Amino acid sequence: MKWAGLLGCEAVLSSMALMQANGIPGQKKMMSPLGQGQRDNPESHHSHHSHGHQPHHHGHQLHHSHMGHPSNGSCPPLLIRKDGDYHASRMMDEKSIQANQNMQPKKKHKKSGIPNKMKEKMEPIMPPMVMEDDSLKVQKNFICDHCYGAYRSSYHLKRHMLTHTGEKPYACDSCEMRFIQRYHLDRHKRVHSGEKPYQCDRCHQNFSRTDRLLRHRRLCTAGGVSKEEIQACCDSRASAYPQDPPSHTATWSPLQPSNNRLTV
DNA sequence: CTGGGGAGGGGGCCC
DNA sequence: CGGGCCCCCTCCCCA
Repeated sequence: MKWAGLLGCEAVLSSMALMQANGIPGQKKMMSPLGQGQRDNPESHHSHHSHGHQPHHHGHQLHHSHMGHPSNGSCPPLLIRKDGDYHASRMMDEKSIQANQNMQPKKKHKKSGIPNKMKEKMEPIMPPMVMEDDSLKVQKNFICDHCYGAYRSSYHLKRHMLTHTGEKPYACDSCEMRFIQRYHLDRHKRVHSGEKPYQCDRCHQNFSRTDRLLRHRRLCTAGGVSKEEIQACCDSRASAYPQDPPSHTATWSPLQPSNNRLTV
C-alpha cells in the first residue's frame, strides 16, 4: 500500500480530532475515556494508595489548548488513517492487523536494531510502513505526523504523541517525577518504597521489576546450562540474598500478588 | 547494575 | 458478536 505519502491534510484527522474523539490519558483535568472502561485517572495518583488501583474519576473534559506541538497548527499533527477515513486504501483495523500478523511468524517485540530516537530522526520523509509487500508487514495505520512513526492503534499513537508534547500524565506522589505511562509510574514507585516484589524461585534474588527478573531468569536458563549449573549459580546468589523463599511455589512471583501474567 | 523511556502486543471491557 | 479503545505486561535501549 502506498497511501501514506499521498494524502493531503484534508484526508486526515488531526490529533485534536483524535483527542476529541478519544481523550488523551492524563491531559490535565481529564482522563481518558472513562466511559471506556473508566480506568484510572492519572491525577488520582496523587492520593496514596497501595498498588495500583486508584479511585476512578470521571472527568471527561478535553484539553485542547496547550499541546504545543511543533507543527504550527496549520496542518493536523497526526495522520490518522483507518477504515472509513480513507476510502482509497483499505486500511486494516487492529484486529485485522493481528489477523494479518498470524500469517507470519510472530515477531515479538520490535527491534530493528535502530534506536528508537534515531528512528524518529530518520523517518521524517517517508512513512515507515509503506511496503511493497504489506502482507508481510505489520499494518500500522496510525501515523505520527511529527516523526512518521507508525502505530497499530490509536492508543499507541496517543501514547506516542505524549512523547512529542512532553506531557506526562502520571505523577509520582513522592517526588516530582512524572511519567507518560502508568506502568512506569508504578514501577518508579518501588524506587521510593524499596520494595522488590519479584523473586526468583531458584535463587531467591529479589527484583523491583518484572523485566529484571525475567532477564535474570533468561540468563539463568539460557544456552543449555544444566540444572546443576543453574542451581550452583543460584545457590551462590542465594547466599548474597539470604531471604526466605516465598511460601508459594510459583516460578516467580510478586510478593504482593497482582494480576500480572508473567509465566516463566 | 539501576532507573527512565519508548514501544509491541495480549487481552479485557464497552458500545 | 465484533470492533475499537485501553490497560497492563514485557522487551529493549540508553544514561
